[in-house]
Amino acid sequence: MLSKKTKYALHALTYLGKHRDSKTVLIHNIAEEHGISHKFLENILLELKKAGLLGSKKGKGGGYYLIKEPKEIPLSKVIRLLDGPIALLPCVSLNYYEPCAECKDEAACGIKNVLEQVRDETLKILENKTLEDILSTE
Amino acid sequence: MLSKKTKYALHALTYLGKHRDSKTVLIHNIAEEHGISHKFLENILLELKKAGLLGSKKGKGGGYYLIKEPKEIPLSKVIRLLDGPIALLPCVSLNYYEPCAECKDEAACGIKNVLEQVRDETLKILENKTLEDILSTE
DNA sequence: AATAATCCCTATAAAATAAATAGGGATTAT
DNA sequence: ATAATCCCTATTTATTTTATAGGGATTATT
Repeated sequence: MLSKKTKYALHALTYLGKHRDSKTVLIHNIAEEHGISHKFLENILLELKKAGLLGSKKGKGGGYYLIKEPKEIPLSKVIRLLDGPIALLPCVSLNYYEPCAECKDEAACGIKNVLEQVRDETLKILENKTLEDILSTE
Repeated sequence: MLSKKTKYALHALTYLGKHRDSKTVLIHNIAEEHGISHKFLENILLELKKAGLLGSKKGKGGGYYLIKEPKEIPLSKVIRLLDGPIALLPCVSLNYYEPCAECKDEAACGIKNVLEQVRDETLKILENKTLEDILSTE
């Protein structure tokens, strides 16, 4: 399951995607629209900005805006950013690999072998669905 | 990511799958083999039993054994049992559905629409990989 | 019949993680 | 100068996960 952070990030990105005509959008407006705590959302938008998905403008009249094309923002990217690994176990994670404590020989671990396949197939799905898909069915 | 419960369940099922020739296998043996707390694993095996994957025999000489064919035990089943929903949000879960607080009109929610597709495709993967696949690459 | 081994069940405690809150700093338009 | 806004870090609270504990019921063996 996605964390609330990721869920809110998706809502925010959707909102920003819908308002690409505006120069900037206020955190406040997004938070209000979806009943999210302003301060909580603030942290999330900041992460999205640091990851290069959003731009921002400080000061009066400022706000956030999308700097990527919706089709360039796959679910995989958002999930990894806010929730971490897409793989089902750390030992099969591409971006957050960690060895398994209880595994003597990783190469011979059937669980690992199968979950690697699951990871590859899951990744295909999540890289293939983008913000554009969300916007187009809204 | 899978919880430790689910990970341990997979290890236990794999162990039981490898020892189908024995009548029963002790919790203790599985726990020791994988460095898992005996008592924690006990609860997990009990759940697997209640779900109809395992049989057990009480008393001296007792233990657990697999009562399903490995190919009849898909990952989706184990995950749902120990970790809950496979869907990324409750509003798109088949088995654990709950409406979204912040969603005014679910039918018009692009996130929901896309995540439903993700669910369907993910499910295909997880229903298709079974304990048999784990055992065969071990 | 007694004993030891084992699963069965429920409750509780501890640890880790996620969610939310808080406060002030820096920047900018007016 | 002022008000509005993003920026940053720290802290608190809530929730979930992980682990522990203790005793009950059942069964093979002697």
